[in-house]
Amino acid sequence: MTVIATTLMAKTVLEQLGSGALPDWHRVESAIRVKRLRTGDRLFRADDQHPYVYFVHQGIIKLVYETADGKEWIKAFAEEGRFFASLTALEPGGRTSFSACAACDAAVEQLPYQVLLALAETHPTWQKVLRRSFEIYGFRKETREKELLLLSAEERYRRFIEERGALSARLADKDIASYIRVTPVALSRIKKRQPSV
Amino acid sequence: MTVIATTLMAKTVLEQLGSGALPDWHRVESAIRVKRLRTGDRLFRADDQHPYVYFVHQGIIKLVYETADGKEWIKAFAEEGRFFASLTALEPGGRTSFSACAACDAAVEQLPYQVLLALAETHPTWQKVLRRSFEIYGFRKETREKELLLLSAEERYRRFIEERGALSARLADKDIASYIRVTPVALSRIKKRQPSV
DNA sequence: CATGGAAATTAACCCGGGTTAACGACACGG
DNA sequence: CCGTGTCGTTAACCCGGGTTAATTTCCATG
Repeated sequence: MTVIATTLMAKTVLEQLGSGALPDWHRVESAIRVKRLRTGDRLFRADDQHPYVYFVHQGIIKLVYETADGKEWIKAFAEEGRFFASLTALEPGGRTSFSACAACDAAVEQLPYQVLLALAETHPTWQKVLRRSFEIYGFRKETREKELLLLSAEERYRRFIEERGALSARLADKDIASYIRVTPVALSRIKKRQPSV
Repeated sequence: MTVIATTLMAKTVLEQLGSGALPDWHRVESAIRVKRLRTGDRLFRADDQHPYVYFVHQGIIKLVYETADGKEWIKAFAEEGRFFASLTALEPGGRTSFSACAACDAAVEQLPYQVLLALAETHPTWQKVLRRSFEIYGFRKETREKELLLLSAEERYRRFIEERGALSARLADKDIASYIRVTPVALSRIKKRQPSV
């Protein structure tokens, strides 16, 4: 069945992080809920209390900051096989700082963070899985910070196309613009500058 | 002695992260080396192989990205009581992506990451300490990303002064400018705009 | 096939911050 | 006491990207 396939997929990814079999996996499995999303559907909104971790089974999820004056800037894209969550929402009593929205039809698995925390308290293997997850997350955010600090808008665009070609081909230009942190108008100008690609 | 005091300080911080006593602490203690720095001294440079974790005992360390054309943009400041490291350099075979430089006379404790990894493999408590550390690191980077994506240069400056007043009072304006990601000239203009503060 | 709506493009204008350069304020060493 | 260097400020000019708005392309739906 579909459900079994999806949880197995998440399991495989997690086992790599912990470098071995995961004790009490059934606890995770029974806590997972699969959510199907249509393009534009929201998984959660900024400022929700929402201590869940997600795994993308299919599609692309946009993680979006929304400003007071109605603008949206995309923090990250989560594709198939990737986990995501709002770190601030995982802290006790914390709230999300961004929204999650389907960039195309998608299916995700939702898991209460509490389940992972409980497993981590009793199993070193699970503690290690969490440690590695956060390590990788920090690694990604560090890269993003570096790009925002050092690169011009045009360089950010070129690099995004270069390094995430498969992803960018599936996205609307306006979403790429929002991730690059320029307006769609500016992106259109940037693209025109170098017609040789 | 000074050395004992410093390692005790790091111990206290780590025990909070692990929420309890740390087994085999003596292994950490015997691996720690204290480094004293004069203003402008570098702890490591971008692209070094340097799998160490640092704890700031005294002073302020600037973490700096250096561009090909000789410009410097400050990624973060590490003050007293804070840990820092280059995540990319902690991965096996990895290298640092930025430099660390003393913003004023400083003293830091240096610990090979290998020691922490080994402790984490044998003690769940240490695994948890690492997990919490990376969690907090991710949390910080998320905040920084949000500021860079959503705020104007002026807003970034105001917020920095507001939220890190004690730190900013100890820094040269040019370093604040570099962190805010504007030139010193631009910062001077920004400061002039609102003379009421 | 016609039509409404979103996305992408293009043009015109504006503005914040980069760049360069000149200048004053200090600190430091000789 | 006078150089020398660094830092902060100010001015003048430039440019990339924001803003607004008009136009086109492309679907999706009736």
